[in-house]
Amino acid sequence: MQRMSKRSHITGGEACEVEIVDDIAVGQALSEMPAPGVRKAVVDIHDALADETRLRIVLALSGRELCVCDLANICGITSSGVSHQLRLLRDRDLVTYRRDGKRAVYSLSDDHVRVMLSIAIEHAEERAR
Amino acid sequence: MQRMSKRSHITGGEACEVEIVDDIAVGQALSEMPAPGVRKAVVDIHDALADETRLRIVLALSGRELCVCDLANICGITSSGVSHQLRLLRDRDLVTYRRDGKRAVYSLSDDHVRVMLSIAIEHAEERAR
DNA sequence: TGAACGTTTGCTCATACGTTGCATCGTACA
DNA sequence: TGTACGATGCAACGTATGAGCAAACGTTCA
Repeated sequence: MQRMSKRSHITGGEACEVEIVDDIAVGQALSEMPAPGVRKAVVDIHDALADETRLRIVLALSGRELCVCDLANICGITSSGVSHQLRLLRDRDLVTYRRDGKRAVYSLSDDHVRVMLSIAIEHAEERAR
Repeated sequence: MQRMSKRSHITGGEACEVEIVDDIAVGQALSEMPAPGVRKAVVDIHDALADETRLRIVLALSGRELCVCDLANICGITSSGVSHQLRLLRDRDLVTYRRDGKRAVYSLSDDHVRVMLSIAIEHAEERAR
């Protein structure tokens, strides 16, 4: 998961013991930089997918909805474990669920994740060659 | 970053103290699951972007190429720090560089990252509303 | 109403892990 | 040859993280 960096990442471009080479480029980069809140959210999304178990969960949910115990079987861990990971995915708005009797059926929140994953997989396979 | 999970994530669907509800769905999910190697690579990609500093670097490189010291200024850290992070990004094939005299100029390896980021940002902004 | 089931959640614990800084080395330029 | 830039090795620190247990919760069914 993400770790707090001690450095205060101030948004403005303050001096930093190193000379700037390309003022224009640096200026552009800084002005195009998304707001801290957005960056945080983006980090959190990637963080959520940077774990084998959670990746499995999300990949499994890419094609269908599944209940917690089936996800547990797919991932090879206890349902408690799955539930913990699902909460994290829920908190980051990557998955949703509906109740079906005593069962909770999970699915992806929207297509963003699906697309991101397919690009990542494409990248991985392309580089593997 | 990713941490090794003690569990042995065996690919096949072995028994796991929980009953399977939807055999067909579980079977499909397992058969569609990418190979372990690919999953690892995908985890690594997301892991690389799950850090504020590296995200900044990649976002900055989204629009232009930049040398190490300019990146240091943008991120507000030492060039040594940037260099460390750049090595990680290089190892995961997310960035490349060319030499320009005594300077190393970095850029994104391909469009995959750019697209992934824009989707993640879109997702984040959409959910923020 | 009670019991079984499925799921969630709170805790705790040990530890691996990532980030950062410093110092050094290699290379390029002038 | 001396100065800039960047890469890299190494060490240290704090701490985020995943596992596992047990208990709480909500739902269904007898």
